[in-house]
Parts: sequence; structure tokens; C-alpha cells
Amino acid sequence: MGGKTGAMEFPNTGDFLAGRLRDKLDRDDLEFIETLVTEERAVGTGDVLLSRGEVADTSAILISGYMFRTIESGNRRFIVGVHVPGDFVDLHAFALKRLDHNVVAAGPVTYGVAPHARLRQALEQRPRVARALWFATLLDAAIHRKWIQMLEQLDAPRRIAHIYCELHRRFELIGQVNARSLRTPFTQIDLADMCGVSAIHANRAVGKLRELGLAEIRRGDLYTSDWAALYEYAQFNPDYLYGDGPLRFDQDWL
Amino acid sequence: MGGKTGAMEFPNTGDFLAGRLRDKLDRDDLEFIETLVTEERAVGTGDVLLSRGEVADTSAILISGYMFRTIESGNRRFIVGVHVPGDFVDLHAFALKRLDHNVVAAGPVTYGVAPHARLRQALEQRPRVARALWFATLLDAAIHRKWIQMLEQLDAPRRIAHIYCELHRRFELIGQVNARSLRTPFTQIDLADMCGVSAIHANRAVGKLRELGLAEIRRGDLYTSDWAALYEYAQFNPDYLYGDGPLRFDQDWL
DNA sequence: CGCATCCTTGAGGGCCATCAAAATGCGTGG
DNA sequence: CCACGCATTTTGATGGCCCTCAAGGATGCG
Repeated sequence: MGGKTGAMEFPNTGDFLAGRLRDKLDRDDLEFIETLVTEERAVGTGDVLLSRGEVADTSAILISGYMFRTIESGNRRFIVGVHVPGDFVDLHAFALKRLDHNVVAAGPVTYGVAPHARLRQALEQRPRVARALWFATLLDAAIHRKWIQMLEQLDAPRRIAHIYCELHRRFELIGQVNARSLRTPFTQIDLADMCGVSAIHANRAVGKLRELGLAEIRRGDLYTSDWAALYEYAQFNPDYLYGDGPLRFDQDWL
Repeated sequence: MGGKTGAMEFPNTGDFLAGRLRDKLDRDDLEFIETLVTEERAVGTGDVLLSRGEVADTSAILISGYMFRTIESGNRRFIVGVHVPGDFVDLHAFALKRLDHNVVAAGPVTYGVAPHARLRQALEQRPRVARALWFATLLDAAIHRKWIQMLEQLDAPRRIAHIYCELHRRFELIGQVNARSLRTPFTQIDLADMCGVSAIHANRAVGKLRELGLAEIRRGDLYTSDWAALYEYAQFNPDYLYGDGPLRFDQDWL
């Protein structure tokens, strides 16, 4: 917990859009957003927040920990997205009503519960907040597109590196980076399911990053002395995360 | 041009959300949506509607033809999405302000131009329309997720089959299917860039679909006598497109 | 009819899948 | 503290999918 952007003041939603659109919102909007959350809950590894086809009347914003978006097919699981604190993990479920995938905890998680009734109110009475919520789902879509490109372009070691680079940057945006490490609860099976390779090959890919001296990954935790080198190896360009950079939202709006 | 859902009456936006949320919108909303478009334009193969990083003050809704979302990296092009008539192709650009990718015509195209000023008006005064616009971008995200899964799970022949199955279903939703064929302007290079394989391998994959008797693909046009067999081969489940089926939006809203 | 683009085919090599098996690490209970 | 059970990580071997390089054939357009 605790982005630099106001986690003290806004314990539930202080990381929401931090480093992106958050500084375009005024105090009134931020307070309104904080009151979207009526309750805080905790779950553990593998617990399902929302499953495919289910109708929910609340959405969740991640406060601490990691979550996956997964699609089951046959008896295999595919991970199509990862979430970090500040992400409104199933805002999609509010506007789509039913999800095409599952939202699952990847390790211990705390999250805030936002009733859809409150969100509807935001849509009707708070166009600025409504647009911020929309923006947040579009960020998810931008990340999806980058994953598509990553799968089309990169081999397994680079895919794994790219995933960690993305997480590193996303934590930077909410003010939670460590200099030389990135802690996750991911197993190599999780990495495999994100990369579309077998667990065995994911293991060899992790081994290659070690051999190359780029990163040491142990039990999901990544250690490196040179993030820039890892960025370059993974061909990681963080623009698509819409933080500072050429794509940053810098207009007045509404 | 001409979905069954009112292309006569709404020549610019008659296919928008057809088969999905369109029947939840009332006549007033549909008329408002039609007036979002102030102009119609035509472009040809490879023409760029909107390029990465560019700031636009209009968005486009596709009226006829196909468009790609592409990401350039090094000197290679990656296709991360395809659009068909009725799709609001760069609605993302309205809320994100700048895109992380390009929007490009794949063959001859006509599209409607929607000034952002009108869209802003919708957001402020028409919460139902605003939510429909949001819904449309979330459909795009759902398709992105399916592509991620497709790339993680399927080999090249199945990826190509899956892409055509998706298009077939999307045309069905707007009432524009032929029984035994699906016409596209795609080259095998386009298919390769969508599937993340080389053009040479895309060619062999096309050959395999022919050998298997599932589909004949010539110059982008697909011919088949058995869509069901193709669906099964590609492991295609159309639920994620949110037409009729278990995920369909069936609630009253707002 | 010439040219450009696209499609097709062959050969050799690298990335990754699967099967099989062993080692490591961690939590639990003795 | 140690023994045990279990999930995870690691390693080896074989084969398939897909890559690149290379070259030839088809198609459509001016």
C-alpha cells in the first residue's frame, strides 16, 4: 500500500490512475472516487473474484497484491492480463454485465468493493469521473494490444523479460519500485501461462535470462542490477502505459 | 452496406453495436448516434486514418470495408486488431487523446467522421449513449483478450481459421454473411502479421486448411462448405463477441 | 507486355512441445 | 529438530512447428 500520490489520504483508491490521469482530477473527484469503495476484503492465491458468465453487482479495485485475468479452455488455463494495485480489475464487468474471463488472485490480495449503483451514479452525475473510469479500461485495452504484439514478436525469454519490465514500470507509476528487485508470487507455471509456452520451456527461458546476466528469477521474484539492459533485451518501450512520455494525456478535458 | 438493423434509416451508424447492445437503445438514442457523424469519407489500401502519437479532434466509424490496428516495431509491422463495418475504430483516441498504435485501411474503405465535440456532448448529456460508446470499446478489449489466448494456444493454421471464424460471426451480427464465402482484401502477409508467423509459414498454414478440406483461401477470400467444421477446428467459441449466448447483455440499464 | 506484388515450394536450422525423471524447497506433523 | 509429502523447479532426449535463405511461378495493373 502506499503510492506517493496520496495513499495516506485515499487508502482504497490512492493508486488509481496514479502517474497517468490522476493529476488531472480535482480533489472533489478524488474524494468521490474514494467513496465508490464501501468495503475492503482479502483473499488468497487462486481465489476467484469473478468468474466467466457470472453477473455481479459490485466491482473491485485492487489495493495490494496481484491478480490475473484468465481464460479456461479445455483443461488448460491461459493468462491474458495481470493487475497491480490501483487497477480497477473488473470495471469491465460493470459495463459488459458479464465477463468473458475470470478474475483470480495471484497470491495474497486486498481489494476494495465498489457497488455498481455507485458507479451508475458517477456515470449520470460525474462526467469527469465517468471519463476517468473509461480511460482506465482503455489503458487495459492498450496493455492487451501490447501483449498481442509481444506474443507475435518475441521469443520466450524476451516475453518473460517484457512482462517483468511492464510490471516494473507499472509499479513505478504508483511509486512502489525497489531499485534491484521486483517481488511477485508467480510460479513458473504462471509465467508459462502468460507467455503461451510450456512450463518446462518457461524454466529454460528463466535460465537463459540468468545465463545472459540480465536477471535472476527465483520463486517469482526478479533480481537485476540493470533494468535498462533488461528493457532493451525485451524491446520494452513503456509509452503504451501512458505515463510520462510522448503519449501522455496532457490536455484539459471536459 | 446494410445490416438488417436499420442501415436504410441510419446509413452511417446503422451497424453500430448491431446484434449486441443496439436493441437496448431507443429511437432517440439511435438518432443521436447517427448525428454524431458529420461527414463521410473514403480511403484505400494502406491509407492511415490515425497514426501513433497523433492528436485528433475527430473519431471514425467504419461504414464499409476493413481496417487494421497496427504497431510498428523495428521495420516490422504487427497487426493487433481488425475492424468491420459498424465498429467505432478510433473511439479509443477520443478518451486516450493519443493512440499507442496506427489505424490503417485494409482495402477500400468508407467511414463516417465524428467530431470529438459531439462525443463530449454525448458524455455530458446522454449517459445511455455514453455507456454504449464505453461498451463498444470494451468489446474491442474482449476481442483483444481472445487474440491473446489464440496466440498462446493455437498453431498457425488454427490461428488463421480462428481469425476468419471471428470475422464470419462479426458479419453475422451485422447481417452481412454469405453462406459459403467470406470476402476480404487480406494478403497472406496480412495474415502472417496477425498471427505472428512469417509470410512463408502463413502460406503453408493456408495450404494445410486446404489439404484438410476445411477451407480454401484465395487472395484473402475464404470459401468453405462447412463453417461448423471450421469453428471446431479453430476451437472458436463466439461468446466473447457478446451476441446471442450466455454472455449476452440482457439487463435493463440506466 | 513488362513490372511489381503476391503466392508457392525446397532445404537446413532454431525454438519449443512432450515424455520421463530427478532434485529442490516449503509446510506440516511427529 | 527431523521426517514426510507435495508442489515447484531443473535436466535430458526426441520430435514437431516455425524460422530464414533462396528461387521459381502466378496474378494483376499500367
